[in-house]
Amino acid sequence: MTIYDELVARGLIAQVTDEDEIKDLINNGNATFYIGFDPTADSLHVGHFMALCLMKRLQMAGNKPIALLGGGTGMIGDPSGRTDMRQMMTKETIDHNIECFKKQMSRFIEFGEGKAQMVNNADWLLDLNYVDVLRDIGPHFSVNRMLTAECYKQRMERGLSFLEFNYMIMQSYDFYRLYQDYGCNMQFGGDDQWSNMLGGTELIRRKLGKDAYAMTITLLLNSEGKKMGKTQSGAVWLDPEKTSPYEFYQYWRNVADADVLKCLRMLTFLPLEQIDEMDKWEGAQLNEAKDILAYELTELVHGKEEAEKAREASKALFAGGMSSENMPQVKLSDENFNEESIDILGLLTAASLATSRNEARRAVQQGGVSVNGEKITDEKATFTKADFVEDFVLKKGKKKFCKVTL
RNA sequence: GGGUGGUUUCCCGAGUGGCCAAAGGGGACAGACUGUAAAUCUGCUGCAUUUGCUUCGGUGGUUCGAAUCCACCACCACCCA
Repeated sequence: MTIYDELVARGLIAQVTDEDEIKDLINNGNATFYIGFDPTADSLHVGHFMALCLMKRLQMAGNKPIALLGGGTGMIGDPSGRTDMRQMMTKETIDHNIECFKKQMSRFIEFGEGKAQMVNNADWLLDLNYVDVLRDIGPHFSVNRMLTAECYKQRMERGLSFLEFNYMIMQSYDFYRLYQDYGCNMQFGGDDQWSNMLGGTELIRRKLGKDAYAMTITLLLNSEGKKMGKTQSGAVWLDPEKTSPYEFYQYWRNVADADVLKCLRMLTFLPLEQIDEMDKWEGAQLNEAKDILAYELTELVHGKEEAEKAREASKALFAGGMSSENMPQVKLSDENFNEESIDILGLLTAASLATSRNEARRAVQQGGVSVNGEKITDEKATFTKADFVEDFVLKKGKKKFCKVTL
């Protein structure tokens, strides 16, 4: 099976500019492609992870990847798919985020001579001369056409600033530069980047009379059409400090039935035959598929050891066996104690299982809190330091729990 | 630059002087049912909790009392230039 066919089979390809050419290029390892990553946060998330996996897949097929860090485009902010303007980031924030990105990326992709390259568009974007750019690039963009681009649609209703309007031009210019300086003939990106990417191929054609190609990756949507990799409290991060391996594992363990197979195909490196086999599973058996999905992804992102731990901790909670060994732990300090004791509400907040005493109180009142398997019904229940010498497993709701120690 | 409308608790959105911690919906959270799924039903949703405290873009003001009235400022949308 060719790499292109595999990408299709996994449902990763959303749109392509020229299917035959692209097939030819990537199947024969003749593509030098780039994917851009704007440093919008201090950690990569699942969307980035998909892009990095795609990079890896193509690299294994002999193509040359370029990871483009958006030190320059990050100063603008991509309006695609947004209803409001991004908060402007300071130069310092951007630099910091880029450093974080670099570290995380190096864990997935090998960079160096003859391997993947990492470049930063700040290197060419920040020193551009306004009038020069206008004269050089400006004539090749039709405002009328830009305004009809999908990525600005939503913003035409709510308002779009000139700053953001220029994002497409910056991204197009990136492609143009990479084409010239690095021989980059293809760009990949999320499907929401489609119009920005076309801007680039167009610019290259107009300026250089050459063809370059673009392909977008299917956005990972759940069965309800919402972007996956998001929780109510934000993104599912790859940084273990921001999303613990256990939380990460649980996120995937909890995907809806309808989404498991899609996630397995799109996110894991498991052979397609194996995944097709799972496709026949139904009902409760899908739980096994979810476990595989969660384990595979946790291993890819956090390593085998963390994946094992997350799996063990989950078993301990959900499948009986109260081994508290690998559970998320919370350490109490003297500040948490009033004299020698701490009440259940204080305990829940200290363990971050509740954000306020009121929230903790509600949970207790509604019968959602237990200690070592025993339901706590009295919101005034208190514990002393001696109680934490033995195993102390605090649980709120069905899925949130932790081991509390001194 | 001129005009109009707007800014409400996580989101949408009601509220036009006391009965407002603020309707309704969504989401989130907890419970029942389950397969750590979906759907459904119930409860709950500022903080602290015995009468308390802080919130309705910001700052001041009027009033016994303001999310609601006034002034100024900021931001946003639409129309005209």
